[in-house]
Amino acid sequence: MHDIRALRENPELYEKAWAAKGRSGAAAEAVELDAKVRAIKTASEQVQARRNDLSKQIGQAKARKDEATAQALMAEVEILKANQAAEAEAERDAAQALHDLLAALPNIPFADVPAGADEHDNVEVRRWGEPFAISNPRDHVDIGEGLGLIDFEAAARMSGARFTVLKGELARLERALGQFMIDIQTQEHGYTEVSPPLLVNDAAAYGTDKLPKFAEDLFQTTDGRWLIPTAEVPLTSLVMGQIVDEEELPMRVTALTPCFRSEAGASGRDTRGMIRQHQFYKVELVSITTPEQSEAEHERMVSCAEAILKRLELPFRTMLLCTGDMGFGARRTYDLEVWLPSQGKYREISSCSNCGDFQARRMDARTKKAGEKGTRYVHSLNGSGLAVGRTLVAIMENYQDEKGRIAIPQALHRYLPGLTHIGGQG
RNA sequence: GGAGAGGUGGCUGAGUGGUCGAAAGCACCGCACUCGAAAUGCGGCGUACCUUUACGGGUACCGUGGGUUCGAAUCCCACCCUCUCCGCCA
Repeated sequence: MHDIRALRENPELYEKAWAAKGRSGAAAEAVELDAKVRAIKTASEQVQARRNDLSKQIGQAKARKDEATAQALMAEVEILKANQAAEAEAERDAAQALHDLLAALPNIPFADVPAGADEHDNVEVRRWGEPFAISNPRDHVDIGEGLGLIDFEAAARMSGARFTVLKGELARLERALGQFMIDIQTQEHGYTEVSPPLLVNDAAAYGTDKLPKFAEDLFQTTDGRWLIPTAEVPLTSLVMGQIVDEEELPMRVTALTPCFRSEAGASGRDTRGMIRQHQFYKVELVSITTPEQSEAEHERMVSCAEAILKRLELPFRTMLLCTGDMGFGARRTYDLEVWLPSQGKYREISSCSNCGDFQARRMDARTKKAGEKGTRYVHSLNGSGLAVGRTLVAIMENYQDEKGRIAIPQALHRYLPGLTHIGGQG
């Protein structure tokens, strides 16, 4: 949610950001609605003050058995009430309109985020590793099906498109990857492991800016809950409605969970293989910080995600997203892109965003210094550390050999004792 | 799913229609006392929003949302959550 005061004081800043996202005029609209809401509110509060005063007088009159005065006062209240109903409705409508407008408007990128329309304008920050020399690389579908360890047809029969069945050592590799990632994040990077609900209510989805705008991207249960599209939702919601002691910040939490996405707007994209699925595992990193800490924490978080790819010795590059490619809630986003030999290009495997106080305002998550008055909204950050399914794809493709086998990266050996290759040893 | 109990300020906890934003205690802050501290005494001490140059004034909030009433923490309805017992269940 946006700070309406900041918007009021600096509408040009908001107008610029929203115009770039095709919402030209939204800032002026919000300012106008806000003025209207406050005008009605001020007027109606004055009427209510008068009414409260009259009611008090009625009580006093009744106490001294002065029925005549009480009746006269009650008649006066009746007149006020008649006008109040319409006023109240006008105020509700205006406030609702303002809220609905603001709830559907994206966060404002930091001033130094590169302007741009789409992914072509993203800026490469750094690159790690050299793409392996693989002649005629096969993609993970061919490799997996060739080994008999991946079965998209069975998945389609029982669930439909965009689902995968993994078997045997490939299923085991996926599981090992999740363990490996979360162990690194907890044991080496100081994140606290959380096992959160995978179904959440409207408030949690709204607070993490998945609602109201992106409901169609989510799966909903018959009782009205939502399947989490990422553990960002439950992890960030840990502080929903809370006032956290400033000493406890930064708060770093992580979870390995399945993620569920309807991929409503992605028909036709990445239809082959397990790049884009309705369900996938991901290790998510979430940090809750003070306003002062968030930028440094963001850099740290990106390095925590990068560490996984380095350990797995997978070539990647780190991209600073331009304004046009950033998500709804972010002020700054870095994507990690891993090299996929079959596609001959880098593909997103992690996205790390600093949301500033955007989500905190939506979920009323604040922080307070011990012994001091007053609260401030926290900052929230989230990042993948990493997407397990896509990492599996990256390993399959980057570690394939000419015999159709997949070598196991050194870092995973302790998670897969005795297994050096999938598809035949040595 | 059934039966019952309950949700009040940072915490404990009183409050069943009017002067209650809410007693009291604890915690916290200030002052006094003290060489200092403890103890004691006095005072202060919720949040959000509107309004005002300022001082201040006002509105809302006692789980959430409705309703009754001139007036609701208090009465009514629905929902949510917690606890106890029963049932079911991995």
